[in-house]
Amino acid sequence: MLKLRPMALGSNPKLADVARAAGVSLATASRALAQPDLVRAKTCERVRDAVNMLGYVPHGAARALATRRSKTIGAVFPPLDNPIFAKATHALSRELSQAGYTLLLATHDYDPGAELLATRALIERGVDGLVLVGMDHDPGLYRLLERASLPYEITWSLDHGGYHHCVGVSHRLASVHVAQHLLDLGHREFAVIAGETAHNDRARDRLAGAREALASRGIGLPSSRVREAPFAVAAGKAALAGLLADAPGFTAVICGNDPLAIGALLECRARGITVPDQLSIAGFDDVDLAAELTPGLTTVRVPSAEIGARAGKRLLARLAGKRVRRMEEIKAPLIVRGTTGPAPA
Amino acid sequence: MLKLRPMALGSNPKLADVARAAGVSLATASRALAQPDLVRAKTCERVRDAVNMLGYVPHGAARALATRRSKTIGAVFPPLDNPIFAKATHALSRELSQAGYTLLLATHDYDPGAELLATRALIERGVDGLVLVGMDHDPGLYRLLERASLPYEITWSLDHGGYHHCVGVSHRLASVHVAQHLLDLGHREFAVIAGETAHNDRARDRLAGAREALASRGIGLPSSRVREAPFAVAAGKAALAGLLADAPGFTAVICGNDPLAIGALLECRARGITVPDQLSIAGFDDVDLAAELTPGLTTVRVPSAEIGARAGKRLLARLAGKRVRRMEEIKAPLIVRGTTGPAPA
DNA sequence: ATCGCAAATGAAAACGTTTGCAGTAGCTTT
DNA sequence: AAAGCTACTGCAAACGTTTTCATTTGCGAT
Repeated sequence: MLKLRPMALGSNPKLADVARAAGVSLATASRALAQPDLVRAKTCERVRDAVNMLGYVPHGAARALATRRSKTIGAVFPPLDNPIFAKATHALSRELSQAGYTLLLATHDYDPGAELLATRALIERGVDGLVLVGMDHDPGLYRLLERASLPYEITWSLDHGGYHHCVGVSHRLASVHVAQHLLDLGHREFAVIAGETAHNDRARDRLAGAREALASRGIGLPSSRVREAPFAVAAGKAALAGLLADAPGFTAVICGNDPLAIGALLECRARGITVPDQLSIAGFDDVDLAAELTPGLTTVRVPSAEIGARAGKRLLARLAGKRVRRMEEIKAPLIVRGTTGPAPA
Repeated sequence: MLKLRPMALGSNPKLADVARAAGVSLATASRALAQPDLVRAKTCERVRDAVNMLGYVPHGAARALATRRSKTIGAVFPPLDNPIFAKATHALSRELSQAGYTLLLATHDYDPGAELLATRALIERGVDGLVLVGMDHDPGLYRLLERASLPYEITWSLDHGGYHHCVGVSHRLASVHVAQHLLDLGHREFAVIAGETAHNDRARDRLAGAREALASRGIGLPSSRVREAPFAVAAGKAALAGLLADAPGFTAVICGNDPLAIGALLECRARGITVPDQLSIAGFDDVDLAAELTPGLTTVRVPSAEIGARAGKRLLARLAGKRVRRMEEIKAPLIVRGTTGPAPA
């Protein structure tokens, strides 16, 4: 007995090595690990001992090849610097790992071409399902999904066409509520700092909702009073500065998301503009910080962690063969805090 | 010719189908895609046409099985709600996808047991390399890595033992600089809001650095003046409130990270304590928001995106057979802004 | 034309699992 | 103690690639 370790030194032990060590066949070893109720308890234990002794780690690719399941879910997300996506990713990852799945993540800086490529890469990696953000995608992406006949979930947005599985909120409606709240406070002169609307249906819907609510009370929104800004506090500051310079006279600013609103708020503070006495500011998303500021930021609560978790649950349910509602709408309530107040006289 | 599509309807086309459609052998089809210079240009094109026509997508698991490479890198990260990790993840993902690699992400809420499990799951999925955060891990994790003989990179922390490959900053040293800066401003009564130090070597090093710098000038830090708080703005607010209640009299607060510092700052604002006149506050990390506040937050710049990107580059280089320095230290300079000032008389 | 060589192709053996089917134990029952 | 049944176990064939090695093809030089 010169060789204590039967397998090559460099390579990892495989199931065959485990089987040999346990004195059973390959098939039995496999079953002992995957379906222990099919194999005698004693045998089972021998196999488990062998596994521990050899430090055997299953070879996922081989398993995936044989079972045609990778136990992996792909997610294609915008940059995670946006805390809402970070939260959703975390919640999703959590949900999946509880069920023995792992998250394969791709991020893409809002570029549809890159998104398509990333999605392709995920599909090649053999993901069992996909989580996407929003409805705005390269048409090739939908074709790809179709061909691969992969289950997927659209998050954040709702597909009122009823075709895609989705879990999200009505950005338009929530935005209407924001505008109405400000109208009810007596505001008549508005400005909007929107997120970038290209390739982003959420940003477009939010802008559209605000426009619509104002229009329905006969209030227009000149283009000089609307600015698009990339998602970031700094951009919010700059946008407000620009609005004040080019088209002053508004008493309320509706922002496309919280970081923009926080930027606007900080710009006001830096300039000595009092909020909400001289200017009301509303955000969207309800990031953690929104509640901590003084005054607290009036905003719309979009439960991003819940969206991530629900998307995970739904996908897992579908993979388990259960049926789920095609569309799951999550309520996004208006949270009134201190940054909105009556219009100045 | 009744059947136009030779493969089963439900299943995806495989390389064999492509080969048949192109009228070449399996081997040639494989080469045409992977090493086009080995096959005649005309043949190559026929294969590519067949690929497009059939919508062929390679089966990653099969490829991984054959090549023993998955083109996938695993990352085991704490929650991404912390923007520093979100940034690093994004930068890492970017770096990898440029090289045709994909990121397999696991997150773990600072629980070493969960971290170990997650890492195992990643290894089973066949990652070619791993990115870890910090040095504090279950010993089983290091054993696992050893056995799998997987290349990995430790991020954020530095292994002065010279054993692990790592890219990070000296938290201790940077923290010393923070304390010295405050000492130089004349402060003598300090409080510290530290991150949770259990399972977190960065938080420990930062606390130790502050302690050490104060001690070297003969200043003690009673335990009533030290509080640990989970990473979050709200926890920072609460911690400062607690310190003010239990052990008032300090003129400077050193915080374990920026969110805690921002929380402390907001608590001051809510209580009418002026910063820095009555109280100086310093953070750590330099998150985006730190520069946007007024006054700006004095903090230490830890380039998290760069850490993520460097970790990716290093791992890719090693996978390509190149040698890299075992330890890569990134400078973490003190950024003095408005929240620190002379000690009140 | 023929030869020779390089370049292009093909056949078949991996890669490490799972799983249907067939066979062999081990019990229970008489 | 034999029979019958069930509960386990083993053999071998997938799964879809890549890659080695042998073979064929194409082409320029003789």
